[in-house]
Amino acid sequence: MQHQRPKIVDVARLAGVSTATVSRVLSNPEIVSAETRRLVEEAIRQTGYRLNQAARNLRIRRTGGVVALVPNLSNPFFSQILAGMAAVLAPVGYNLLVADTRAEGGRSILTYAEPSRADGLIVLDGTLPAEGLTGRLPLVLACEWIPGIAAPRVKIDNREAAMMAVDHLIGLGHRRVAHVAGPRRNVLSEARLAGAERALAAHGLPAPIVLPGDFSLESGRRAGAAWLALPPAERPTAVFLASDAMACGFIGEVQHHGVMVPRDVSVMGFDDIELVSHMTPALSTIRQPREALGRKAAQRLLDRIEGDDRDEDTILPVELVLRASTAPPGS
Amino acid sequence: MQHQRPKIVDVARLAGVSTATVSRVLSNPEIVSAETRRLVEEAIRQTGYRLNQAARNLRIRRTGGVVALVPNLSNPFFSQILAGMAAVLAPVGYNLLVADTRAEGGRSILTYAEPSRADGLIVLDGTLPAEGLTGRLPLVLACEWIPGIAAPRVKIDNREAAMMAVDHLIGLGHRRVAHVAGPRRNVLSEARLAGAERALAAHGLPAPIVLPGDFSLESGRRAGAAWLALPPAERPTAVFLASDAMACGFIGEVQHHGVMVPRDVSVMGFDDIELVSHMTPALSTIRQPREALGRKAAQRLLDRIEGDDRDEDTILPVELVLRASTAPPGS
DNA sequence: CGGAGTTATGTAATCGATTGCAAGAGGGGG
DNA sequence: CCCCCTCTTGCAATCGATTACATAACTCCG
Repeated sequence: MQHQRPKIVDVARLAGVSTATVSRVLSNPEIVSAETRRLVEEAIRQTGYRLNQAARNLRIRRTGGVVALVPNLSNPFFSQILAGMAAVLAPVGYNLLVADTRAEGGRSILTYAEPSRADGLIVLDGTLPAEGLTGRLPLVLACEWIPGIAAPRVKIDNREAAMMAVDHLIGLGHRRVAHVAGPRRNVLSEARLAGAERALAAHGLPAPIVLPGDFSLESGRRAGAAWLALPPAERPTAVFLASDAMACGFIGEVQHHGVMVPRDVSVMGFDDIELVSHMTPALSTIRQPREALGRKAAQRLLDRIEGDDRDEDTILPVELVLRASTAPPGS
Repeated sequence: MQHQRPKIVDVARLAGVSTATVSRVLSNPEIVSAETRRLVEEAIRQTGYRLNQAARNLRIRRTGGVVALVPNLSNPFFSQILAGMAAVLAPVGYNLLVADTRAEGGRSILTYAEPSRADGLIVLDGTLPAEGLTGRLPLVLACEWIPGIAAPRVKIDNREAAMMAVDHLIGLGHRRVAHVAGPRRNVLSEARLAGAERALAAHGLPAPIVLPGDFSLESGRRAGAAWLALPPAERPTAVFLASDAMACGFIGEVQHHGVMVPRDVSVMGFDDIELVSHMTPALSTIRQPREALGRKAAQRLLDRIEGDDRDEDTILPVELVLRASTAPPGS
């Protein structure tokens, strides 16, 4: 009665060879003679043998896993990035472990940054503390980044992208534009705000009215309420929001109060999440190459794991996507 | 020059105790005398020792990981369920590994179902083949399920929920209602369609016009196009869609063609994803308790891992959420 | 026919923890 | 003073694979 999981010695015994040979068939088949290989493979089939990963990991000192730390799993923006990562990691034998840095039931995020838990780490949350992250595991920062940490970054040029967005609004004739920012002390928020300010300044226009936000739908709705609260004459005729989610919230809120987009206010988002092309009006926005960001980040991590320790950044291009939510003021 | 990672024997040596004692301090502190414990803890601090998970896993035969198999990571519907799972798993020391069953770069999904890779498996994709899944790992099915597989299911009553939705439309006075279904051969699609049919039949109304869909935004848009293609007199005055994503696509498409919701057509979704309460009009829908679904599934899995092998289902209650997208016909 | 070179396989150490068993120390009761 | 019991701690086997090194068999060539 052999109720246990068969192990490598069971296979070896059945095939009449040593465990070393079975192991070779498993991980380096070509160095085993064809006949022996056949024998071993047959024995594997008969016993229903399955490799024990924990044992292998212990021996070869790798875990086969890569951890991605995202600030918010429920944000669809990240899912596609993760899909891009998985697409390059899976074929070379890595599992992608996803952890939400916000929603952690007590255990420190840093337990994920253990060399014995994972072979590499991709961080998508710029607000994590630098200490503890650095010097442990091959590391890549994607989208957001942590100031002062030395690791390859894969990102877009956020300032430039924000300038493109605001330039577009200015080009349509808008003179008073508001910016709904992302969370405070977030590198993305700061870069996008800086870009918006710079574009306006470059055209000799006043600095934007800045409304607070945190990338979430609900904060976009609040920004909409804030906009509505302004005396109509003072309302900016265009609003550039640091995320599409906020743009959705904003549009929803002002539309509920009878405001027409883009007639009464032009709205520009950021990210180009799938949904916004289906809204009414379809949202003008900045497209981030999410899948590509994920792929590239994963590739850089694989490089790092292989020992490549250059720290250079990768900047991916964005695209201005013009749809129906922006138009000349009062049109 | 000790450049290696310290291991348990290094700590033991420094503290002047055996490795057994160090191990006890790590996993069972109370059986070690206070003085020795202090010594060992000090040595751990000095050496910067960190436990090697692979070694522990090998020895105690657990991996500390739980795998969730989702059909589509980019669907925000799932993220919140995953967050619920992580919230119960993390505190008891389990990592949540997320894998997308569609976007897999070659490697079989079943490699995840290895006892040596994970301690348990939560499947959210009802289209996976039953063979291979069963009999390997403690298993729980959530939301969707695989017919003929014996495992606890955590889900809602989809047929009942669909009936609630359609009853509501009928109550508003609609007589011709369409249903945009989910993917073929999907248990959810079938249950929701059955519910819609049943509700109509119960009121002596004709069976719904069924438009094909696959839960995606884009398929909702196509359904919108199909609805528009009907002669106005034959158009159903209400549409019940099997997912909110499709409802967004549907509304976007018909609005682009000048159709007013709910004046010209009432729209009812399913899921209550965060976004739909912010749309214009805000969507009436069926709320699934996503977070709770995730928590419950994780709890059932923990039970299973502990050896509880009851297979009973857990049915969580849904909620009819009435917003602005449904109204009496022609209002 | 002997020795070098090549190929296939086996032996045994190793990865870094956990834990059953045994033994030593100290306390209490008879 | 001896025996038994409890509390700590150490010894050494163990988890299940990988792989450096040794060895055996075979080929090839002068």
